[in-house]
Amino acid sequence: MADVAKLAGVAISTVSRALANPGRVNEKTRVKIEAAAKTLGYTPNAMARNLRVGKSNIIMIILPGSLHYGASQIIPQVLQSINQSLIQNGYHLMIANLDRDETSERHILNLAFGGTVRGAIILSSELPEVGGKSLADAGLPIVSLLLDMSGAELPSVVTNDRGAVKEAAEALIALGHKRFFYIAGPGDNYHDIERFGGLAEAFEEAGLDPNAIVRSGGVLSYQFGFETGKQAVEDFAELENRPTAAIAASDDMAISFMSGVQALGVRIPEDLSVVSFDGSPVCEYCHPPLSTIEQPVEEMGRAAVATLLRRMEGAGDREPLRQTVPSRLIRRQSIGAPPSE
Amino acid sequence: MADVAKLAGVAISTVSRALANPGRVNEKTRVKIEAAAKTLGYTPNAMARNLRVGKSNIIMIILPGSLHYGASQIIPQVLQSINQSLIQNGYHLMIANLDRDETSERHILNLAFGGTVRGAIILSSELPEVGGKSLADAGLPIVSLLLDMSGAELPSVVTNDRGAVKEAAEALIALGHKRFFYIAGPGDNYHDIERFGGLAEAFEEAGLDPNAIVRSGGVLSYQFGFETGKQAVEDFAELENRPTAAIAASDDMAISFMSGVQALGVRIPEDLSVVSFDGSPVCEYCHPPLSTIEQPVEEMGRAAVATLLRRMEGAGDREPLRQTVPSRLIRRQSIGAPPSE
DNA sequence: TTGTATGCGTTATCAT
DNA sequence: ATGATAACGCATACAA
Repeated sequence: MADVAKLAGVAISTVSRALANPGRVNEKTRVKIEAAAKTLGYTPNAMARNLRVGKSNIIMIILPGSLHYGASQIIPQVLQSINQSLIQNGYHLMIANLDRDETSERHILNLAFGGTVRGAIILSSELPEVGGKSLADAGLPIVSLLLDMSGAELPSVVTNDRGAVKEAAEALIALGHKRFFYIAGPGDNYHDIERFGGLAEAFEEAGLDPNAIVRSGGVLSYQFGFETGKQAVEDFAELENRPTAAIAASDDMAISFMSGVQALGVRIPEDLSVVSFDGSPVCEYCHPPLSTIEQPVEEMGRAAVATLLRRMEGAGDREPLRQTVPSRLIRRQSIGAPPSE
Repeated sequence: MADVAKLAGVAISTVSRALANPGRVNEKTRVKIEAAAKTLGYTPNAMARNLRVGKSNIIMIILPGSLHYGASQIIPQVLQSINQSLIQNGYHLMIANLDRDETSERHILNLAFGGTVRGAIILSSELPEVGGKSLADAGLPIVSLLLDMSGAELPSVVTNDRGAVKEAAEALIALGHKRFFYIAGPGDNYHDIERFGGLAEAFEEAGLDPNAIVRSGGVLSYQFGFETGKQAVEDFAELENRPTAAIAASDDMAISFMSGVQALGVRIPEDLSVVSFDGSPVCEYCHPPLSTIEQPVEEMGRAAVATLLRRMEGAGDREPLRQTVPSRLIRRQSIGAPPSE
């Protein structure tokens, strides 16, 4: 910067203003300074600037466990959407992986308490914490995405897990289905509680017997969806009076489940209708094309960034803590009427 | 830091040493200082530190276009692997998207020239450049991943695209296949040149007529693999003397292709064998289970980080510019003998 | 509108 | 082994 100032024949502070705060400097000198900066190939040092203003322009996204599931693209799609929104606003995205071990949690806390990041978007239900120090104490704006953490005072951007599954279940019930098979994610997980809850509500409102819902899974995390689906095949095979409709908590589960039950001779949709959650693009090319509830991942990513930016500016305190962006059911050939008795 | 020093009864510089460079301080005072730091909940400011030492501990990964393809998980898997390796070595990962517009390129150059990042891993064949300033001039260690850029003096970590496809083709030729259908990615792309080259080599060495290879695709980028596969279905349907084996440059292409030709009544593998490239987990649950060439993404990610770290330390100059990690063919039911004439 | 001077929170140099 | 102090590159308060 000193070199630029010398070449332009002005003081360092004028260069600083011209580059960081144009408008507060005479147009003529600004042009002169920018020319000097260009010929010298000068780029301001971001770390010095951030140190001085006491703020970073880096946002971190905290991802639980794996970045990749079986065939689902929701994590990468969310990453893409968030990164794009951030860049448009002059911010950058850093990845933080929350593997639930002390090393990774400590790394995240260092990023927060050490001032590297300015805000965080979290996709986990638990905030990193080590040695009594929690991310919540870092004084960092945090937004929860996909999971509703509004109960913990965290602004949350979610989809209507419950309502969307309920709608799908209602559509199946309207076709005549009365016995359901539900393939679950980890039982204590927000998503699973909501999604199963949607199915249960649809049953109740239709006056159906809730005992006619057979649950499978409930053990493995979402990133092991294929395994969950394979185990569900075994559970399904043992049933006496087989359900005629299956709802899976993720596309991965449904994909391996379909493959497995078809090998058993079950026809889809003639014997069994299948619907799942996520909206993975590959569902269109499944055999048969798989009906799925598409999550508005891009929109949710944008909304999360917008909320975070507002919080970072000190605004947004009087907004509702939870924003819901609706999912929609994509009907494909995996859905049909139940077989006649 | 001043507070910690006061509480511990030592000078600021001693605190700095104790925390950043233990071993260069008396054990007893170190313990005292760490206790003080803990009670105060002190975390060193990363930006001040980086400014002072003139180095950041952030690495950026430059991704071309989309972060998500159809069903392939290679980008997220690579991200995961790289992030994990970096964290183990005390570095952090920042995402940079190269959308080939000036805004995104300028962002990347600012990250590099502004000192925000210390090194870069790039998954694109073109280095960002704007206004005559190129990433190559930033004095930043760069490693190319997946693409062989050793010709441009960039250390590269790649897989044996050519050899792996050649092996797969040889296996098909050994089964009796003589007429092939090749579904291509963008024609000027390194991957496609290599992969198609592998098929051509196998043909040549087997003494088969290279005119018996029908090419489709070659237009859309890899992220539109499903579309490429769908268009390939149309091309395939028009053929007089249909090939008995298809090789696709990506799993996405093969997945939509299989779905489409099956709708036309083509049986796999009885009428047509199919193999593709990527090793997406979902291939196992395709109909029929899809043979695919699995890329060693995790290993490549680790290797890229290791190479980058060596370059950052000024070492690695005398290493070979290209590292190759082999892919392997996973044989599944989509491969069979050709129909008898 | 521009220049001067100070400090952001560290680490490194030098002296003790 | 430790302490005092300068400097990293920038933005801003204040003066001109």
